Amino acid sequence: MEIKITLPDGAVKQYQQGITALEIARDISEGLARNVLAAKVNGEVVDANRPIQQDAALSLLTWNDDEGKSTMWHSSAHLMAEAIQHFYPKTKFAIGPPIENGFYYDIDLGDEHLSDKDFQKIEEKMLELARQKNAYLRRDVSKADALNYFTNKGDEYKLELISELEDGSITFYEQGSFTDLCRGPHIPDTGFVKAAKIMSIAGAYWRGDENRKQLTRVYGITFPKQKDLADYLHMLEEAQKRDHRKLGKELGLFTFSQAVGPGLPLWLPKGAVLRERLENFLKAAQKKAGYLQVITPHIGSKELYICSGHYAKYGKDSFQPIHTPNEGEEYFLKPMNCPHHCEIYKSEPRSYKDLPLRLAEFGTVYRYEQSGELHGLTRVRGFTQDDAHIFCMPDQVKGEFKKVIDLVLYIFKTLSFDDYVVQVSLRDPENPEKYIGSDENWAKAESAIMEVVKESGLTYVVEEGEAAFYGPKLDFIVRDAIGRKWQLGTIQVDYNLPERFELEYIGSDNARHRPVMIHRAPFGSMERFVAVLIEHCAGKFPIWLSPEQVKVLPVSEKYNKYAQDVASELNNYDIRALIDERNEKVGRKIRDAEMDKIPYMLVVGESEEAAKTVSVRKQGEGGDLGVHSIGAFAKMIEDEIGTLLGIV
RNA sequence: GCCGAUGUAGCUCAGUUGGCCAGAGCAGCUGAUUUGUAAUCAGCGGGUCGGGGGUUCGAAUCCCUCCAUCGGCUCCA
Repeated sequence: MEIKITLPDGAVKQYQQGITALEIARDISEGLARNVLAAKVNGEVVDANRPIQQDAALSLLTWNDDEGKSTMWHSSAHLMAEAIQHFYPKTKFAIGPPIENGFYYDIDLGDEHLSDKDFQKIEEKMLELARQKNAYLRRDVSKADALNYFTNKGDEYKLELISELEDGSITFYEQGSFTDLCRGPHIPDTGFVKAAKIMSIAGAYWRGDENRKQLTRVYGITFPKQKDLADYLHMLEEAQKRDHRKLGKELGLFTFSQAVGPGLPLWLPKGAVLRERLENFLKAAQKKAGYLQVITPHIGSKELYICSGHYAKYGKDSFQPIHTPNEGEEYFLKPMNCPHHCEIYKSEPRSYKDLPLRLAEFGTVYRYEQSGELHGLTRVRGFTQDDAHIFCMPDQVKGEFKKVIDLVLYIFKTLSFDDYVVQVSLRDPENPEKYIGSDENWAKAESAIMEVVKESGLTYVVEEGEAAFYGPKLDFIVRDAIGRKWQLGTIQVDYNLPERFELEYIGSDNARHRPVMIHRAPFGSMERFVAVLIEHCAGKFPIWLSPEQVKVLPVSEKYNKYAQDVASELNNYDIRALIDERNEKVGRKIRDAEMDKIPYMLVVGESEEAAKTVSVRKQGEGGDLGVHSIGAFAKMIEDEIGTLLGIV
């Protein structure tokens, strides 16, 4: 019997029932067949050697397809497991999935230990096994047989996994001497793996639960060509050059001190200028959007946080209270600004005519993050939120929420952050005890967010269990240089804190009503935002943010006086210009300014002084832009800034 | 907090199997040079080898412990 196979280009071909994707590939071309890692049949990724029984839409997956890569990496996890089993036969295997870049396998080595010194032998063994071109053989197993196999093998992790599976849905894959519980799919045989690298090892809790046993997670990556591995490692090296911790040190933006304490950043003068520019930029935008700046203290009494619910939730994991000379008096360093802002709201009776009330503050907060969590400027123990709380009437929630989205998008656009993910974070339906407030309030808040995000036209993902304990969130998530995800902007709808703080307003009906609160921080925190900004622009900030915009480079000390005239005239145009007055050659001054990533260099010597001009050099690829009058150069800078900020 | 790795001058790094006063480049200071688009030359100063404890005739090097940092896990108001 013949079946119809529809290829991605729309072509329809007739084949015998039971043909495999691999055979079809061979029918198209031998070269293609050599590269087929898996197949997509009617939208489902399957082994390329699975017989196809009925009419189907077929895509042949190669290394150029994400699903091809992940199939290869999944198979590579099995291959690595086989190599590990060779050296450590008593190893118990938990799970080994493909990930964004490569794969890992969580293993229990018993009394054995694995360290980076063992990586090479595992890599070599993997390649040796790969060269044997062992087929990945799939077979259906009954639940009883599956349990029996892993009972004999003594692998309690697989037994736990099997116990949760339905009889009849269980498959094993076997390649070489390694058999694994796995639903696949896999590549045809191990021969596709031509390069293998074990990247790192780490502890990882079984099933992600820190109360369960910690396993050893071995990360690896494989490629179909040796050169692909070299390219990948080179790409990683390049990415690491953009690491904000490295650039922050090199560019003199921030530092840490053991004496001050871990996770407590010290902003250096240049970093402070950068941060101030960002703050002013946001303040201006917020002023236009009707926000009012407030200032609140860095500490608050314990009762404040008992009221908000934060004490019950985080009290033990916070910096511990400050005790005063008075018996029983306790103050916390503020871990968030909302309770303070609620108290500002309560400081006077509010009318519906006052709403929405938008209170904004660059509020510095302190959170005792676990030591292993600290990370440069992206995860710290003292940081400043670009925080604001919008108190509004229920029918204003959607409108206000939309305006906040627009503000975040405006900021991202201005800073060329175009690669972000919008995530809606809802409650975890399994664990309602993690949240405060009534189901009714949660339902209102969640549907408000869902409605707005749908209407906004943004593409978004929904994550259950990621909400804050008082309300659902809409987060903007961006990646750092090496692909780690960080939450920047956040917008949260909260019906619960207004209740806890008994916030009220008098409506047009002269009755008391409860306002709704929107928590929002477009940057998230100044620290994290600056970190990601540094990595995005590799330290070459847009000129309006650059701590030093222009460096004047006198050709010799004879022209220092003229250089000062140039700098002070530029300063009159509100351009930050400094002078390199060192007794060095101009080549050296250029090199140092280039390394400091200063956007413009102005070389001045005899001819410039005589004509009252400057020789302009742009940082990086731009190079020499020729001679301009000081005024013309200032205009050029102003135009550039205007374009970047969307003023022109 | 947990698993693994790392910690030598302000920065980047050398320091062989434990062995004389611990090295280099850059940065810094001093002097010479007065310079035209990515590093001028010379001299000088600078280190409790992360902290503490131990083994040894002798420790940067070996062991223990604490701290910090890096890669992950967990967490992230």
